[in-house]
Amino acid sequence: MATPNISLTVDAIVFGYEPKEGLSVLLVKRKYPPFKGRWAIPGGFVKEKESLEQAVERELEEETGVKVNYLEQLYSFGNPKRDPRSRIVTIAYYGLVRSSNFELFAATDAEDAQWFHLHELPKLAFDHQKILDYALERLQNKVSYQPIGFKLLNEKFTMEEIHHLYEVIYNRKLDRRNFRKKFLKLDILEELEEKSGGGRGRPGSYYRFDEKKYLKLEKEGMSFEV
Amino acid sequence: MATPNISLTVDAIVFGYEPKEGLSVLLVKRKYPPFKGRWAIPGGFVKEKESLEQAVERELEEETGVKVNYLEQLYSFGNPKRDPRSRIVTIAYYGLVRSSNFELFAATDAEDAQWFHLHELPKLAFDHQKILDYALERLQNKVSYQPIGFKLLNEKFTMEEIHHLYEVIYNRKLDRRNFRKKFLKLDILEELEEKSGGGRGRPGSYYRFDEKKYLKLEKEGMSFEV
DNA sequence: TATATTTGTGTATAAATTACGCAATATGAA
DNA sequence: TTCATATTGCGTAATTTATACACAAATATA
Repeated sequence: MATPNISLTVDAIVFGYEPKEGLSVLLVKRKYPPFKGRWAIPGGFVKEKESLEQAVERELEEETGVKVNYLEQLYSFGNPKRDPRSRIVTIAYYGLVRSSNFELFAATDAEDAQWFHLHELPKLAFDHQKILDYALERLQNKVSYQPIGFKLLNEKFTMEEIHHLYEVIYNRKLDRRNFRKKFLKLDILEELEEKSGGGRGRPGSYYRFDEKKYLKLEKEGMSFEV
Repeated sequence: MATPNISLTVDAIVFGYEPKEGLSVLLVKRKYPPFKGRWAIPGGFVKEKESLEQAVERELEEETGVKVNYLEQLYSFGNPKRDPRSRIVTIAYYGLVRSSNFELFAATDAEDAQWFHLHELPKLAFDHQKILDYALERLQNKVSYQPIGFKLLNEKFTMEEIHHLYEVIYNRKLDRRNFRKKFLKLDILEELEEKSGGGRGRPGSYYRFDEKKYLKLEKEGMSFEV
């Protein structure tokens, strides 16, 4: 037998976050059958000379204009019947984008690519709902032992923002005071002079994730746990 | 552009365990270039109509005669230069086999497929060492929050056996008495009448993993943690 | 029968988690 | 200005979990 006729694609679940909106997911509307008109997660065929990550970033750029701030391989889906046309195996990734990059869709019509609230999703094409479920589960696990939550926030953020982010990701309440203590004890945040003015009560400090310090502590065997 | 010429393979790191030997890995000797004569992890091309898991099990059967007791997708490796011939993306799995299935190589010459002690490995072909490192890391993490360790043991096992298994996987000492208490408190082991005779000191009970009970407790929100 | 060896049980101490009280600092309305 | 309200920041008691280790029970062997 010659090499079997199997095609390889990459797909990406891209998560975005806004304090008021919660978690959102980036979707594209399909222009051609199968599933024409349905919403799907962005992705496409891998080119022969590009890496898998390059393929994901290229497809995201082409289809949505979004640049991710974090990208991680999720799982490969290879059920022979997952695409009604032919055998297509997809390597799924998930990505995170900053609030500030949230709005831009330079490359396409707003019609074709859109953010959806995580809990108000349309019916998706192919096995994309399954991939999304898998991605959310991974995100929930991963933020608990790797400091990737920051990738969904701006460079500067308040305790309230990151606390709320974790509540939204876990989908449950976390005691504000204990969360704060636990997070600060990790000793990977740099407290800034600036305070969050404008709000109702007492202003809180802005913080920045100190990646260098984190990497140093990680090497020394410290473990991030939230 | 037509569909790019990318081939898809599956590869599998297969772990075995024996109390005296510790962890072992199943390797095959390559018959053709590149890397002719080198040891490699078993694997091969995915057929058009088979699932990825079927492909892994078929290749394992063909190349080594081994049937795994547990199989889990690990990661997909797609660096464009990982194979010197052409673009080959591989979806790597890892598998676990019972001690009792450990010895059989029905399908091939003993020359072609062999178990190697984890810490006495030959130099491997392609990026297979990287895949192996990844698999070991995954195994170490996974046994701590999913009851898959049993898949490396016989149906019946003593406390000493599973304790030693965890020490070998983690590569560090664990207090025997605390390990026992923690494990029994999970309430997923069935204690059998039979005792382990023949040894030196006081005989210990045999246990069996009660999968039904585990699945029930898991549904109720219990979490396995060792 | 004595000794060595291994299993099984218990317990004291330390560390981490959880629940929650309250002062400090701001806004906005009376 | 003063008071009510909102939010941050700090602390502490109670509970749970983890760790270290003592010792009795059961067996093989010298």
